[in-house]
Amino acid sequence: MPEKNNSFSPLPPWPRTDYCGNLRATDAGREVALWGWVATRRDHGGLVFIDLRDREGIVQLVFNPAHDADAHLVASAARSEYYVAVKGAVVMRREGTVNAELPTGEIEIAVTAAEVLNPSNAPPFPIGGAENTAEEVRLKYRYLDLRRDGMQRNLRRRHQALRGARDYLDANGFIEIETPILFRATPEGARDYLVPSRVNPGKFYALPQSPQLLKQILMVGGFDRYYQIARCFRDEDLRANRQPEFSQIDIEMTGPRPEDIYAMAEGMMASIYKFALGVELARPFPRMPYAEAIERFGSDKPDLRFGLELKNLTAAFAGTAFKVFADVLARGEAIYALALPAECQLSRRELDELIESIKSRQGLGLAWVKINADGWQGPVAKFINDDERKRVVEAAGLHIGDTLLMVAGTPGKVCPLLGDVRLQLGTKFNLRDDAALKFLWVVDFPLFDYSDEEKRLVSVNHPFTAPNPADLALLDSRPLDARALAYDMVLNGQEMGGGSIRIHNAELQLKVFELLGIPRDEAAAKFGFLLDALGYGAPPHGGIAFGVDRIAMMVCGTDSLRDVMAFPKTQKAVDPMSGAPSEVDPRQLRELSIKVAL
RNA sequence: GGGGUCGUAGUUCAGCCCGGUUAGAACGCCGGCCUGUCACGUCGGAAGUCGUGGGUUCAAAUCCCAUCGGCCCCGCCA
Repeated sequence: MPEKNNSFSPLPPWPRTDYCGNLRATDAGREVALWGWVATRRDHGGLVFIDLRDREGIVQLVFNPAHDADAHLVASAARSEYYVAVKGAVVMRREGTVNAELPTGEIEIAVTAAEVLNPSNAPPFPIGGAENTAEEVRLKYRYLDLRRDGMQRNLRRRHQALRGARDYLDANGFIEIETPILFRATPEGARDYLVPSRVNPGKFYALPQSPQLLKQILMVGGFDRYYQIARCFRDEDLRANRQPEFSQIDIEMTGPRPEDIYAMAEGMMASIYKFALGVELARPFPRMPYAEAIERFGSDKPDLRFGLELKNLTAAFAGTAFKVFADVLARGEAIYALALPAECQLSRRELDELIESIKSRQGLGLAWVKINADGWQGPVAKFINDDERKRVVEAAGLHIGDTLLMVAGTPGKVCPLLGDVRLQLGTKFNLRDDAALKFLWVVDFPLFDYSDEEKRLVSVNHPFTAPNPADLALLDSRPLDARALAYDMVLNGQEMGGGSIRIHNAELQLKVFELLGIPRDEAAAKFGFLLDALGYGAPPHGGIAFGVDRIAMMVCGTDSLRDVMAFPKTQKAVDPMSGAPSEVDPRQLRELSIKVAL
């Protein structure tokens, strides 16, 4: 029998023949050799049972002292999460001892040799049990957390999703090219992660927020079709679906029309769902202009799994005597509403809370009326005359029992607000079809938005987005009305990806910079390499980028990015396992010519 | 930067409103017994900076203030 394992040989005592979780009745009679962790041990004093776990699942080992006394001793001494190697025969379980809960439940391993390759401290939380351990603890001992079924399944499904993407892109002539992680800081966009340059004291690299400029330059460089699973970095506050470090499937092609991008991206998404879940997606995905998405759903990423669309009641209230609405209309603003059906009843208290939450956010008011069989009820019902009621019923498609929630103000504020209320109500009344996969292209984004804070135009997408050629003339007169050749892919109310056709002409690019308030010299200093590149026969080009982590969340059916990343960070951007970020040796700082001022 | 919520054995929680024994339970852990279990059973045992600091009080896990940390959200994230 094996000599006592106190030498901790780095080599296993025998090769593995199978994964535990793969063994079946058809393997009965085979001699197998397994490695794995002790999931549970059931010690009967004589007989010992151990459930051995590896990445494929669990199989029951039986240690019979009459069969092999040494192996039985090893089993008696083994504890949870010991890593052990065993040899034995696959045998059918005897009548009445089959475990229908386990895929391997028809068989067991009659162990003839066993060795502990490495013992384990008592695990700080159960690996096999319920998943209700505090996330802080799970992240600190992530290597144990990763052994759990859920994480094993999620990361493997993520792998399959990426395989689906790569398979499709490769088959369609896209070339995978890596771009630098050490890049340069550029204005616009998120806060950069900076990396000091030792050999250039006082100068810094920035980690890329995305490979946007580099992929454009790859088009100028003649690669025609490029993709990359690119790591991106943004130093902004975290959310359940936002980590400082994340991955994109980054794609760029030469000469596409938006339709070409849609078809390619739909094909890729179909391949992802096929590889990850074996699901066939219905294509093509529907499309909706940005303006319509805002008007109907109050969002540029509408969740189409339920209705409850916004209703425009501006016309219905034209000429109203109700002063609040009349004032709003006099300013040329609008009135929008949600018509909550009879089966979704809000209590008076819930209505009051809704009004409060709206006031606290935008300073807007919410007026509600209930459409009862014997008339309208609510604080403002008496201000609405019969003519208006008739028009409102028609415009909002009201039925008896409905509750009408109305908000008045500028459409730019009212619609997003009602869009949020719509989502809240959708959750509250469980209106969503959970099984649905509602893909959607949101198209015709505006090119610019006006930033009240910065008192200037800002890009809705990014400064390299091409204007819709039909709207070129608007750039000088009414830039805010100009549409972009930009598009987002939305799934169930989540933005999965977005992209645009790019500007490939240096003059037009300079003009857009100018509209954004970036003077020529600054543009030359910060984007000179791009402008230069555009000057050398740059072909028209465009592309799209997808959030890998969000795709993984969707195919894994989880609400948290941390469930689909091996080593995520907490909301404070900390890694509880390694302790990053950490202080560094003063010598390192000196080398970098950095002084820390706290 | 702001709002909400949570923090008590290794883990998951109760206790906190309404201050007053030795701070409990389950799982896990340690030891004994056990040859068909699979959440094995059974007998016994160890295990706590009640996040931290301050305050009120004769007395604080419990009340007050501050602070740190986890999670959710707003701002922010082209």
